[in-house]
Amino acid sequence: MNDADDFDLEAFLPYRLVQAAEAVSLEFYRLYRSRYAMTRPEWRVMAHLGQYGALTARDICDRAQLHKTKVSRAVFSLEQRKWLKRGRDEGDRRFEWLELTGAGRKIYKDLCAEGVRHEARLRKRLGANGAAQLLVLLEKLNEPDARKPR
Amino acid sequence: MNDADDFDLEAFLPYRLVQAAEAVSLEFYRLYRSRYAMTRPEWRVMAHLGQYGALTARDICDRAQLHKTKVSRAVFSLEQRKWLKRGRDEGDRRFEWLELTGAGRKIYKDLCAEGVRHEARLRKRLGANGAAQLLVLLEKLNEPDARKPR
DNA sequence: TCATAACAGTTGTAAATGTAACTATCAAAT
DNA sequence: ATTTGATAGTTACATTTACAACTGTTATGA
Repeated sequence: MNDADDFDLEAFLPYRLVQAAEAVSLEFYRLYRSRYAMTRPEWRVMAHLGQYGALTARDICDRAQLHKTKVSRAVFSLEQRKWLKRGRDEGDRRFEWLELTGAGRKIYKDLCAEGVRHEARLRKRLGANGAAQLLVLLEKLNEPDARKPR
Repeated sequence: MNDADDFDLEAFLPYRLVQAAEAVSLEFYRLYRSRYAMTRPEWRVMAHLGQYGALTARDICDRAQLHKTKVSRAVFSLEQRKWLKRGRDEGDRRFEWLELTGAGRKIYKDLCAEGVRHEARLRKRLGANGAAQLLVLLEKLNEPDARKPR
């Protein structure tokens, strides 16, 4: 009769996605939190620096979809623990180049290994082509809707 | 050579899932936040009461995967706005039965209608069977790993 | 029946977060 | 050159959250 009848919470995509994401990332979060007392933004910053080498805070904001205040605080904390070092860009002194230290890289590698293991468990749950299919579908979700012409 | 080389952040399922979930739920979140000044836990509580009728806070914790303090505070806030009413169970006075008021149900229906629209946009992005496939895959992700025999 | 434990829900407090305002640097345009 | 506006990153403050401790109620079992 009305719209509420068409609404099925159990099949509501935003809800299911948030639930699945939470469940799946929680396992990994617990690991790096208990082993290295690392927060989610801190791990994301480390992961990006580990994967892509030196980046500016701005780069990380864009790539990791993290707000600049989160990045700023994560960088501060990681720097204090000497897992990351920063240096001004001499050409444009607004920029800071961020890079993992040796200690930071060591931790990054350890967490990569755990990440690979975690991923393997997830792929097993998803079956043969499941993971690949899932990545394709998630990619499509991020595609914006067709824009109206201007 | 080492594990870090096997780790591909762009294809890391927990990361991709969190990104997609955040992107997809943000659009809907902005809507109910701007229209009704509702937080995420508040909407979840309303959605569950709207879908399933009277529930206890405990039921909502279990079904919505929300911590009891979030539910407690959401219920308090919704009750103040008269969108929800609660009553003690006379059989077991520890329980409180929660239910939407008429005003609450009206808001719930409005948001259902928006949810249906939002879902339609997402399904369009996912293509013909995409949404169904995605739900199946997310379901599999939530399945626990095989347990070791005891 | 009385102690103990389990349970539903709340509250206190510290940490994390969002938002806006801020500092410092650089680019563009007069 | 100097004003204006943009950019990179930080800080301040209010809100939200997490975690543990708490109140009140019921179940269990000696």
